[in-house]
Amino acid sequence: MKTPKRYTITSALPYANGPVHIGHLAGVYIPSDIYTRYLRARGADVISVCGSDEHGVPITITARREGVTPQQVVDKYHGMIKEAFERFGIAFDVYSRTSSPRHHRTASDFFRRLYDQGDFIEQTTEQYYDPEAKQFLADRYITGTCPRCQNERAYGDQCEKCGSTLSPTELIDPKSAITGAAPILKETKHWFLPLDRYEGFLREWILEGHKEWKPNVYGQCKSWIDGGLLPRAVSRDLDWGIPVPVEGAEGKVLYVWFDAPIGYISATQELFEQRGDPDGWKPYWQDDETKLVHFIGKDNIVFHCIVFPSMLKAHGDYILPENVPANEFLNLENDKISTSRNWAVWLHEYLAEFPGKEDVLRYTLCANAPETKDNDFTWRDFQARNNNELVAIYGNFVNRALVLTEKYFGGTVPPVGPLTEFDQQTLAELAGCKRLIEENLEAYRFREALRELMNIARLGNKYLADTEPWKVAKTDLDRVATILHVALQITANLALASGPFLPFTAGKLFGMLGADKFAWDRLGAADLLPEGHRLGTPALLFEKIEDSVVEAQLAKLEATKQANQAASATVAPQKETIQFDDFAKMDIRVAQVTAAEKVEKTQKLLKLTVDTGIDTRTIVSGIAEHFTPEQMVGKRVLVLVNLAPRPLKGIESQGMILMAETPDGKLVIVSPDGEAPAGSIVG
RNA sequence: GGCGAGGUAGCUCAGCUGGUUAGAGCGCAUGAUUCAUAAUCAUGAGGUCGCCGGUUCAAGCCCGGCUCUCGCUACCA
Repeated sequence: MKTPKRYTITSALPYANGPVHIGHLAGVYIPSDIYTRYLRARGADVISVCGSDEHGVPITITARREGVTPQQVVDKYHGMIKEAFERFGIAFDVYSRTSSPRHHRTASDFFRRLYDQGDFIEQTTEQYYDPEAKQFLADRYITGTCPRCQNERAYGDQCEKCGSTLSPTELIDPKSAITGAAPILKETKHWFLPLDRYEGFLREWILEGHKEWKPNVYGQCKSWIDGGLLPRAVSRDLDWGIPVPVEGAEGKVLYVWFDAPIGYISATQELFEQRGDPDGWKPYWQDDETKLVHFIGKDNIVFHCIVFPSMLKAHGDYILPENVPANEFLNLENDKISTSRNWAVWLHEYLAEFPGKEDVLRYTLCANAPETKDNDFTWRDFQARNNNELVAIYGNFVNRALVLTEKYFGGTVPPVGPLTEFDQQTLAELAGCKRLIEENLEAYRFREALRELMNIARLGNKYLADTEPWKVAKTDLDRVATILHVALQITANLALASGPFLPFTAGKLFGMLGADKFAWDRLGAADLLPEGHRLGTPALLFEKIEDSVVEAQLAKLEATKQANQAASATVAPQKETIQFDDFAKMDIRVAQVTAAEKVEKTQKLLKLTVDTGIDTRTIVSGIAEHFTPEQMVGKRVLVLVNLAPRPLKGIESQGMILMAETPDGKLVIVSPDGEAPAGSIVG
């Protein structure tokens, strides 16, 4: 694309089912904010849109658990998230939400347009229905016994105990999570977006047309497209969401991933309604000369590169994203960030505990952003980057330049005299920083761009060290004037270049320089501050972070870890009472493993040959991650021998080896302690 | 198991279509310096570029195999 007329920047809609943490910031919002601020500084026509994603099943589950309405859940988190972004200076033009009437209308119209054009496939299937609650049950709303591990609290989509992916009809003894009633199978109609029809379009648009996308994004897309795309359901039986705008679709809502990306569009509409220009949003979404960029995390690639573009293409009026610079994930102290395990640095907590240090976190997260692979955030690294880079290099240079000027020239920009060769060299290098920062930003290389910003401060420190104005002052004050004049120009450039990255610091620094903002185009100029200009009051931009602060944060995480361990160490409650007869039905025998081998093309399965005393039989067991075949051969084990045979990967498994599972998921073989020949009955 | 991404100095990362002694920042060591929040500046140590094999006059970069990490997926009594 040649120079775009305008830009539409979107940032992934955070899911309003919890607060936001540093992973969100590092992966999506810091990059999008830097990019947006940079474009604005250049005077580009740009809008940055975002909002809360407020539909979907998990929110209804949270609401039920907390005894409140879904609306109350999203109101709470929408407020928290919005405030956290504002306080970190994430400068969206609009931060909307998908529960708004505006969005409901837009998403509904979008669906209806595709429906009228015949872009959907209608399909009727049988699904579980709760006759008492009079509603269809989402997979998550059905519990029952896992057919694989007999866990009695498996969900319709997954058993959290054994990790199996399930379908609700597989559950033994299914129950509605709402009323506890036994659900019945009932016919229901759903609409599917036939992604397979867009395969050719996607192949040409991405695989041919966007080879410049980041390798992780391009590779994922290629993987999906080559793997063959399937029709995807875009409606759900649920009472929380946007009603499907079709006759006979009572009780059905749009699938959250259908409505969420449309939220970008409705947020833009809301923005222009506020501006009193209701049609003003259109060029930002429908004009070929608009550059649309989606900032997301890697978990969103398929929706932003495959599903949403197919929707936009089907609709027909919309432009497609020019790029989707997805980041990888950020870990915290060597462990995955997890909301449910409370393993995170929450933004609202950081803001409370580190007031005035928004830019420190912005800096740290940008410098260590997971641009090409997952990265780790550690508090030690946070401290080191603050103390060794922001304080020592950036803050110190600014302080030196200002203090020296105060001392020798009373805080006024001194006149510039003849420039030495070294002065000229330094200014030439300063002039070069503009191109370097711009090139990196436009290629979405934010870490590298930030490094170039710091190089301005490094250049300043080196300049002062080499020219030694404090020594020259004893003999030649005119020369000192020139030196500090140059040093102050470097400082002013540092302030200007900092704007997109460290907005709070840039603001403070402009105040200390007694200057208003400069146009971005002037970056690199040697005459930002004129001779005689009166500077403002110097102050420290950053302060050291002591060890004790870091230790307190580490202790907090350690406490979380221990709380989690305590929780997972809780022994599972006793199952419901059974009769002796129930137990007596089970035929458990002592057996000996005589052979063992890994099942081909699986990760967890071992094929075991066991002597049960009765016979020699084959049992397939999902223990390959815990035991090698060599370890198993010769082991005496307990086997449930009259379990119905079940084929696994084409091998009939004739029984089940009993294992004890520890709270942290390790398997331990249960074995007779003493002489007991194969075939001995356990009971 | 399949697919995708990644494995380069202690840490975080660059290395363009293969071509001189593999680079940067932070950390570390030594020296200089004192205007500055003991900050700065210079110099240096430190890498068999995950492992094995191949193509080539030449490979971190290309090809084959293996291995480890992350994600998706399959599969887990």
